[in-house]
Order: sequence, then C-alpha cells, then structure tokens
Amino acid sequence: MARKTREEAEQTRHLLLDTAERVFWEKGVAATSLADIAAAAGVTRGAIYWHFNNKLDLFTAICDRIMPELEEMESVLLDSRLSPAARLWQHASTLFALVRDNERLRRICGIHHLGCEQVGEMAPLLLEQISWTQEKQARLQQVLEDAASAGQLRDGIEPRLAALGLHSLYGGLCHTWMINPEDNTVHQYIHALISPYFVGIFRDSCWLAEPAAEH
Amino acid sequence: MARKTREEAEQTRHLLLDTAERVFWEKGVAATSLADIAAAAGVTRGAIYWHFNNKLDLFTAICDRIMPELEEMESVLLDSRLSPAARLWQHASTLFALVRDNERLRRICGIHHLGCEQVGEMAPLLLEQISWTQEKQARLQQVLEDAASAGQLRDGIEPRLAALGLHSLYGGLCHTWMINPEDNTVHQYIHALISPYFVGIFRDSCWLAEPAAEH
DNA sequence: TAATACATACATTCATGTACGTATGTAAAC
DNA sequence: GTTTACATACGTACATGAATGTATGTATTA
Repeated sequence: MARKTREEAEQTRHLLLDTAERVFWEKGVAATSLADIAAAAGVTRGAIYWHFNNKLDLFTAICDRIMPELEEMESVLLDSRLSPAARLWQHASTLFALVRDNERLRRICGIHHLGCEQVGEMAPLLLEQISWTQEKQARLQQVLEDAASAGQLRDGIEPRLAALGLHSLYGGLCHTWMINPEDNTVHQYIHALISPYFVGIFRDSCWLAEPAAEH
Repeated sequence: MARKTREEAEQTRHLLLDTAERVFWEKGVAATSLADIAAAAGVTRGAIYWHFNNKLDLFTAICDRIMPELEEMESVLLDSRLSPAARLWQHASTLFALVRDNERLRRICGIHHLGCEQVGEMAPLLLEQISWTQEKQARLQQVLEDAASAGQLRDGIEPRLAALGLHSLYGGLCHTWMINPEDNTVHQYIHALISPYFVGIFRDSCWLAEPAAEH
C-alpha cells in the first residue's frame, strides 16, 4: 500500500517474475491473466503494471533472466583444450545437465515448448528465438567446420546439415523431456540418446578422446 | 440465412474446418476467436456453434481429420517386404514427404509446434498427444527390437532408447521446419539429416540394402 | 409439419489499460 | 536534525472492449 524501500521493490519484482514463471508454466501464457499472477503473488495488478508494461513485457523479462546461463553454456564450445568433436560432446552434456539442475531454465524450456504460442501476437518472441537459434546453430556449424579441418568428420558429412541435425535433436529431446518433466529418462540416458548421432558424424570415437588437460 | 441441403451443410462444415485450420495456423489457437473464424469463413458464429460445441471441439475435429494419413504412414513400419532397418528408413522418408506434400498436415504440424498451448485448458489435447506419441514410439521400438533379432543393431544399442532418440529427432526436425515453413532444407536434405542417427544405430548400411521385391 | 441450418440478438463474464489515490522513502534545504 | 518537496511503489476503481454461450427467429427442406 505504501512505498517500500528500493530493495523491497526489487524483491517484489523478483517475486513477480518467479510467480509468473510458475503460473505460465502451469496454465500456459495465453490462458494466464495478469490478475492470476497478481493473486498468486499476493499483490494486485497495480504492482505488475508498475514493474512491467504488459504481459508480453513480463514474459520477455522472464526469458531474459536465463540468458547468462545459456551464454555460459555456449562457452563450452570455445574450450580450446578440447578437440572440436569433444567440445560438441561436452556441450551437449552441459546443456542437458543445465536443464536438469536449473529449475528456472527447465520451466522456461517447458513454457517455450508447450506453454506458449509463438505466432500472431507473440511473433516478436518467435523472431527473437529464430535469430538466437540461428546464431546458436552457426556456432555449432563453426565447431563442426573446425572438426572437418581436423579430419574428425566422416566422409560426406556437411557441417551445416550436421549442425541443423544436432540442433534439432537437442530440441526434440528437450520437447520429449518437457512432456513428462518428472521422467528423467532423457537426462539419465542422454549419452545413449545422442551418441548415435555422434557416431554417424564423427570418425572412430574421437569425441570421447580428449587431449590431456594442461598443468 | 435459411436452411440448406444436407450436402451444403456438410460443405459448410468443411469450410469451417479449413478456415479455422488456416486462421489457427496464422494467429495461434488462443489468439483466435470464434468470431475471427466465422468472419474469415463468411458465416456467423451461429454456424460454428451449430456444427461444433466450442473452440476445443472444433480444434479436435481439425486434428482428427489427419488421422487417416498418419495411420497410413504407420503402415510402412509393417511392410514385411523390407528389413526392420529398411522399414524405419522408409518410414522416415514417408513421414517427411507427407509433411511436405500434404498442406493440411503441414499446417496442423505447425499449429502443434508453434501455434497452440498444450497445458491448462488444452491439457486434454496434450494427453491425447502423449498417448498417441507413446503408441507411435512403441511401434518404433518394436521394429527396433525386430532389427535387434535380425542382428542389424550395433553393439550397445537399446531399442527403447533408440526409439526415443529417433522419435525426438523427427519431432525436432519438424519443429525446425515449421519455424520456417517456406524453407525446404529439412525435407530436401532429410536423408543427410537423419542418416547419421541410422549410422549410429545400425551396422554397416543395412537400412539401405533392401531385399529384392517380390514378383 | 417438423426438423434442420443457420443468422441475430442478448446477457454475462473477463481481461485489459489507465486514472487516481495514498502513504512512505529519500534527498535536499535550512 | 528537522522540515519540505518530490519521487516511488504500489492499491483501488473505473471504463472499455472482447469473447463466450445461449436463446430465439426464420426460411427452407425433407
């Protein structure tokens, strides 16, 4: 009712983000009204409209919160201590471990796959996702090209298509996971699930043979 | 305005299904009102409520329309003239060719991946999809077990996980496709995109070696 | 004549956005 | 160290516009 200290206000903002994330995940974005979120957070819509412009703005803020984790994960692809193939293998492991360990990321993943429409009014969201996806795919492709230079690729493998395939496989596995979030099969057997694709792309088992770590 | 012949009424019903399918695909299911659909079809909501109970009922009817095609596609998995591995390969080709050639199927695929929420109010839809998915995955697994009996699998490949991986790969590729429906990369290079997984699952290239057709 | 295939009209419920109120924190003036 | 003035962080109330479902009208058609 009354003004709160800056710190408390920031706390309210985080509460709204956490609550909205959970309610979006449970009911879907379109099916959730700002009143729903406010009630679940124990505040009124006034608080929401103070911190955010509208529902899309709120949702965007939720998605932006996980960018650091995602970027950090991408850094694995640049680890020069590993061969290109080993980098990709490590990257996939890190990706799914992150989804398992980070509840926030898992929820957002679930919302994107099952809980929101990405056309029409939410189209800007999709556009952002497209550009982000393309960027991520380009990084995979870059690493695969490095692998090609290192002679790690099987004959006839095109880095561009292999990147697209890998990326689609990751997305599909995430989708399968999100349909039954409590079923940990995807993460538990992630190596068995993705290794066939690695077998098909790389020679021998070069993605497992890591050069000796330094020091 | 007035009553029409039974045939014309059936025509109206199909018009509504076609129109709703298109509008759902363009704007998303939740963002589309029944008034939108009626206007696009050149009728009033009265016509919709005559033929369907509500939006969910209409959407269900849309989805049910493609069941025959999907079931027909599954029959490839039972083609006893092919080896298990070859059946799976053929099945994948058929699947993506169908998505390319059948505009209706492609739209519904797009709606499911990008244009509708599958939680909350639409949860029954998800449940149906889950059971259908599990059934489909079980068929893949069955064929993979047949392949195991025929000695076509690489060492260490578990049919259940391979089925889950294949199914996820297909879903992920469809998702990638639907993000840019006009980009035919996924279909055009579908063999290059899925063959790595086949390489990783099966021995040699047994999925390409088809036993001679009969007669 | 009775059921059909809609169109029309109405009632109700939400969800949104905004305008306004209000009490407190915060910083500067003195 | 008060006091003053303003910004902040909401709560409240309202106005508006959908969207839905249903009830009813109506012209055919079987």
